[in-house]
Amino acid sequence: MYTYAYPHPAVTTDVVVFTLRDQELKLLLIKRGGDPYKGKWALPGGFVQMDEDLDSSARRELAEETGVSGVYLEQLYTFGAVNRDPRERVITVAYYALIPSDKLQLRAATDAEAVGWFGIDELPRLAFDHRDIVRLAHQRLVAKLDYSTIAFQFMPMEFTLSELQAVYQTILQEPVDKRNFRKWILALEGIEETGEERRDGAHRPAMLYRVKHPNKVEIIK
Amino acid sequence: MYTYAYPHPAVTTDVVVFTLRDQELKLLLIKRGGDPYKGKWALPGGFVQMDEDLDSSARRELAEETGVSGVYLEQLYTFGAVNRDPRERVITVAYYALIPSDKLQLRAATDAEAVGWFGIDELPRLAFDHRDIVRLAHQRLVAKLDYSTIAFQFMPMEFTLSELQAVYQTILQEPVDKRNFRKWILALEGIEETGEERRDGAHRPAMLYRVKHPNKVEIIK
DNA sequence: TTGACATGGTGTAAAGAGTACACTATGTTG
DNA sequence: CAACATAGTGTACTCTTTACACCATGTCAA
Repeated sequence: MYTYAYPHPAVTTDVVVFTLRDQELKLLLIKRGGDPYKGKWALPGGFVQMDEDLDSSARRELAEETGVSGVYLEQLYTFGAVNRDPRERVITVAYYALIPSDKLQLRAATDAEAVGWFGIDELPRLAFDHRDIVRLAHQRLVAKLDYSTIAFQFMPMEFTLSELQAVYQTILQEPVDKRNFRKWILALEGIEETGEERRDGAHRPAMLYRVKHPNKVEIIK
Repeated sequence: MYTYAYPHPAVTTDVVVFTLRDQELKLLLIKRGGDPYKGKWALPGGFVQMDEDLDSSARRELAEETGVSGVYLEQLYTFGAVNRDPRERVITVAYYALIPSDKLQLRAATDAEAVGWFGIDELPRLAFDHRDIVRLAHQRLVAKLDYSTIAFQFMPMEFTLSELQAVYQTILQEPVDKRNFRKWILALEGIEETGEERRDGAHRPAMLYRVKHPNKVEIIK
């Protein structure tokens, strides 16, 4: 038992995990095994341990649910409405993470929990205020496409310009002009040719590119 | 006494309170009366009550220290390094607030606390990780000048274009071209002429303007 | 072997946004 | 009424963004 002279809220981290699959922006949800909201889908997350800081907590949750580490993770916003959790006062520090499609490999669902990927436009009803968290994360992601190199975080080691363009189109949900896109993206100088090309299907092979600094997200302009 | 099955961190809100005075960007600091960091300057802030949400907590702290309410307040970032407070685990949700110079009127310092305004470039050593919080808030403010109408939050009911320009120059710490500034700021359509003019000193009087929607900060472009 | 197919790759012109820059207007005060 | 101080105004140039269409090059099937 832990006792305090004043009441303390519980603090959790929740993570909005984005990935791209089948030309769709998807996010990871977990079906809750216990009350409250038993059986409802929710964001992965959990209580912050006393010996870990907030980023570490989010990273740990992420690793536990997806098995991935070393991916892009950014603090989003802190949600603290008084009654957002019916059990006790819970304040959650929300994060969002981007996972390149090739790193994707869900853990075998451990306890009786179900885990699933859902298209951003096909979300089920979510527990708590998680719908708000998702909305904000999505907004932030879309905004950051424009003024940062965050989209590179979705790319595998090697990729073609068409694939990169498809990433932008999928997230923005609108077509992008091919020539202007290439001019723009190359001018950023964030990617470089590998020298290799990829041949697949009955058509001209595509040059392969790689991200110059895969661990940095730069602010543009 | 309050007891829990698992340890809970304490949660506070801290507020970086900005204002403009004497052509300088200033912020409000409080001299700590007790340990830890007794006698050191720190951001106003305090523990989140169990019956108030995070914004309310920040707003309450702000009102208690400055007597102002109804000003612009935005969540900045949540700081949760394990040892940022030597007493116990304390996670702080940082906010920043902008106060128009005319609303400024410090409360009479209540308890033996000293309260003061400091130029952003003349800050004393701060308690905890408050220096980091201030740095981030300042960054955010400067960034938002460019892509939002946040600067209007510093303006009194009526003001001249020269005064508004001075606000930008003070925060950016660089001169702004008068003609381009006027063209730009008017094109935003966020302000309108009052029809009055202000005469002061031995020179041509200036048109007065007001903010059209004083309670909205719009994202530009 | 060759033609159909599918995707890759490329440039230019026009519009719009941003920047640099200097003089006249109009009030007050001595 | 002249000196002064700040208010107010426009244009030309550069840079950025946008719109837009055709040739290149590989595979595969007839």
